Amino acid sequence: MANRYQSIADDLRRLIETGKWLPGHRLPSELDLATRYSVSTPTLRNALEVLQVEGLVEKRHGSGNFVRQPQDRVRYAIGECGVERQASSGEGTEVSSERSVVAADSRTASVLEVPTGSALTEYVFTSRRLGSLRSLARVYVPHSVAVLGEAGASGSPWGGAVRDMLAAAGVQVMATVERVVSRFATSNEAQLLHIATRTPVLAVERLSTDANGQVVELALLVLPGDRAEVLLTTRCAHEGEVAAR
Amino acid sequence: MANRYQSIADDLRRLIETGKWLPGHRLPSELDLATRYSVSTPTLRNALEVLQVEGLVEKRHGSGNFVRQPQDRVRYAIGECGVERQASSGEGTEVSSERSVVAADSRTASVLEVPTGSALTEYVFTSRRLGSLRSLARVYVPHSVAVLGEAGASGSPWGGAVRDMLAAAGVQVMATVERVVSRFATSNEAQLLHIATRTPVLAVERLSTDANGQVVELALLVLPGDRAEVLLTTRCAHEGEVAAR
DNA sequence: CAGTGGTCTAGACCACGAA
DNA sequence: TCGTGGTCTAGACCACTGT
Repeated sequence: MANRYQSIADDLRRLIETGKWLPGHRLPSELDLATRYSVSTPTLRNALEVLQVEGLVEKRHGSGNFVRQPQDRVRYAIGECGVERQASSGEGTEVSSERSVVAADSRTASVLEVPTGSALTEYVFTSRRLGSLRSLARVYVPHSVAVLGEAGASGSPWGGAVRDMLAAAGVQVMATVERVVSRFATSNEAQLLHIATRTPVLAVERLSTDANGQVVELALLVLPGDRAEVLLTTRCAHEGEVAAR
Repeated sequence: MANRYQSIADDLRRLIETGKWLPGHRLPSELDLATRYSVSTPTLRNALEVLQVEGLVEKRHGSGNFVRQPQDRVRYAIGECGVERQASSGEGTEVSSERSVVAADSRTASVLEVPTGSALTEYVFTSRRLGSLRSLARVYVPHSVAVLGEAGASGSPWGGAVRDMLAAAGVQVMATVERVVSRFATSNEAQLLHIATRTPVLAVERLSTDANGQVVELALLVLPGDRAEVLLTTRCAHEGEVAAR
């Protein structure tokens, strides 16, 4: 608590939350703020990093730090039994996809339970809003399961189109396991998503299996931690089964 | 990519993943490593921060950096329709809980849809393994919903005991919404969880409602990002409903 | 081009842990 | 006590953005 950067972050946060600085407002430069608070630039940057991770401030290299629009988060939503997987990221979200055929590397191969080097269809879905890339999803389907065609340039940014194509090809997804961890963006992802390295991201690894337990789809989602959230909605249709432990 | 700390992190990661440094091994001191790589200490610390967030390295203030045991993650698991919420964090995990009555602050009050200052039962669940605190869960139940007693000192670290007590009190949880975001630990949480400030955590906000749509429980879970994951398993019992979009 | 953030240096002092 | 990580300084140079 006695950290210098924490108290500076608290002060700046108050300015934003009380509306002294409105969304879209450009903050004074880091050098200005550093002299104003009588600290060195690294210390001030630590304070700004706190606000950035909280999603209150957005850094734009070369142009400044800006107050973020609230409620401006990409949402990876999962409804009951995984039926609805949708992006409720508001209007103006464009999704694009690219399809290619790649060979399975050792890690992907072991997860998909196919030999290393097997042919996979890879889809890369990106969503952008107001020009900036907001999410990245890489979806892999082994050729041994199905050889699929192009995904449309619209629809879910999370690769739902691939599931539609799997269904059309007669492959039934029966179970899905999703693993969410927090980590830093790789330099590759940072470049694509246009975020700083050493920025936390929410990484979702989604594994879909069919009735035989065979893995039919692997999806790797990367959501910038400061502008994304994972939302799970579960409804208990039957009564008396709320036996959470 | 050309970052100095990234390449150092890559080098150290290779040493760990190839087994040159085994789990539990203490790394050379940061000063040693800095001189070895001919960088300043802050730069070396950036490299270590990358590995820390990846869960490969564990920092212990005053004693050093250590290679982490793999697969040593606390798991917040959600089964179908939220029935199974369990900690699969392996053996040796102890859970303790504290109960108190607090007044709702403005934020909690608005989420729980009760007046500010209303009486709430607060449970604080902590889990520890091998002596170190691993997770923190704060669960709030308005007195207008139910006035509950002590939670046992065992069971789920995620406050499942509270749901059991709610059920025993005749309160049926019908729907649960869980929101997962990545943020830094607050200084308070950092102190409790014994982690550095500016460490990413997975924060889960769980909101349970009854048949009338009334909020009956608010749970705030804090999981250290480097040693936790959220796991969702969804099974589609009926066929032909895999219409993910 | 000027101004901004991104990275880095070569130290300093403090807080913590173990002996 | 001594070595460790945690924080901080007062700069420097590079990369990016907009004019």
